[in-house]
Amino acid sequence: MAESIISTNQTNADRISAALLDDIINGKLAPGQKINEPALARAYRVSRGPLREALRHLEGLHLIRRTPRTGSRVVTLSRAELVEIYQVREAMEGMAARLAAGRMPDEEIRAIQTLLEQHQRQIEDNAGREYFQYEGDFDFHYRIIKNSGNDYLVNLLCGELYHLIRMYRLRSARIAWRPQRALAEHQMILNAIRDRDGEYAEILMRRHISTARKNLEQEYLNEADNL
Amino acid sequence: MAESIISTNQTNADRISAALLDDIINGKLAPGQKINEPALARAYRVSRGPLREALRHLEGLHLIRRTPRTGSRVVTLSRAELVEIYQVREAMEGMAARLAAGRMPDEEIRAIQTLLEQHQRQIEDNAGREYFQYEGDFDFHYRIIKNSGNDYLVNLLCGELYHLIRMYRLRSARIAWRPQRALAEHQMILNAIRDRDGEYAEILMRRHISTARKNLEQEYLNEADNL
DNA sequence: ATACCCTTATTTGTTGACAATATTCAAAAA
DNA sequence: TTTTTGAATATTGTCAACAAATAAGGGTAT
Repeated sequence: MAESIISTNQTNADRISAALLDDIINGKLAPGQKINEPALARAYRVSRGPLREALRHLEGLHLIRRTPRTGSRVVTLSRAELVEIYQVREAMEGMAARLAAGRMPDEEIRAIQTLLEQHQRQIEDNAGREYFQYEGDFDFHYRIIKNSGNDYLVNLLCGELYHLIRMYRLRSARIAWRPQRALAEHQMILNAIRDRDGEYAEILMRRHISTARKNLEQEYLNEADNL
Repeated sequence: MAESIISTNQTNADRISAALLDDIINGKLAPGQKINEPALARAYRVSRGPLREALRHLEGLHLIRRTPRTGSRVVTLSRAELVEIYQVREAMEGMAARLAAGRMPDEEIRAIQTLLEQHQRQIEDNAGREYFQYEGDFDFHYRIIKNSGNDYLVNLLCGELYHLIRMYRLRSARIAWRPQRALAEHQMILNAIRDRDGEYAEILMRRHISTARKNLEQEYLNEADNL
């Protein structure tokens, strides 16, 4: 595997960077939490040098915010900021769907079809376990994006934007999530790609994400009422 | 000014980061050039610690590429990669223009109108000095983006994507650049924004960038013929 | 009780040194 | 002449210690 080769060549700073990314996304490092460099360095068994390089990297991914001479904190994404991200996501992923429709190999389309059928079974089997359904949602979107053929776009979405969305997901139990409806929309998008109808695939993808964004905005307004 | 306050509080790593960014964009650090950490550190009068933090930051901006244990180089953007970036830019800036049409203050529209009239005079006065016309082009686009109201989008375009474009501009003397035509398109976009017609502003902006992208693709093909 | 100052302790930013790895270059072998 | 080998050289990654700044704590005055 390429990954094992890479990981052996990786530096400590790279490894810590990946570990911290994981801990932030999975909530082990909570939003708003202060980063204590000496403590973190001890916890990860490295010195502050590589740790600080890792922190600079995560700062670039907008996962931590740093204030000179006072320290870093894990970012706390407001719902308004998430809405902004969804707005960007809508434009970018719509484009990804259009491009993918023009170049995704037939066998990849079949593979994603199989994925969607798995999701259908998951929804029927364990209606309560939302976590895996979230992950399934991400799986679908990642595979569309990766088949866009635009590496800059792939990196932007999978390497930056999606980290923020995944991070937010954890502490928004209230977020509206209708797996059955999402799956139906995924199926329609895949059908458009299968028919090589890029224009339609883009429209469907934009609607799909736009719906999610509007739910977010709606909950934002409800939230404001309750204050 | 806010900047002076920030700059006094900035760390060395932040200052070097900004200086390196500048040097890369202005060609003092050429594309493909190897980064020699001890030499660079001496040149900027800092130790390797802050320098390496700055390099991690620039790596996140895709301005340098690092290979573990062998070092970093200033990125060399292929024309194909630039085309990918323009493709993303088309979607993002189209969106920015649409959003800006809905919320740009009237006085800001008038200010940009004044800017365009300056550009017209610049084109008439010194037909040869392309540099300033490039910068004028950037000025226009920056101001539309900054009025989109979406901070994530602003940071993505002005803080990441545009650095790469500005960097490429230097070593592409052959790049097609028709200032008079670009200015006419700028004027149409601003008119659409003035009329609060976001949909039309988006279409015009997309066409504007799409034209530039197609020129790039065309030159890419010509280049391939000459190999 | 609250606000303020001063001392103490912690944390950040930075440095120079060291070990491990990669690169260079010259001599030897094919 | 080209390739290969191996020592010497340079560079990267890492660490521990130091200086400067910030945060914390305790006592005093209001």
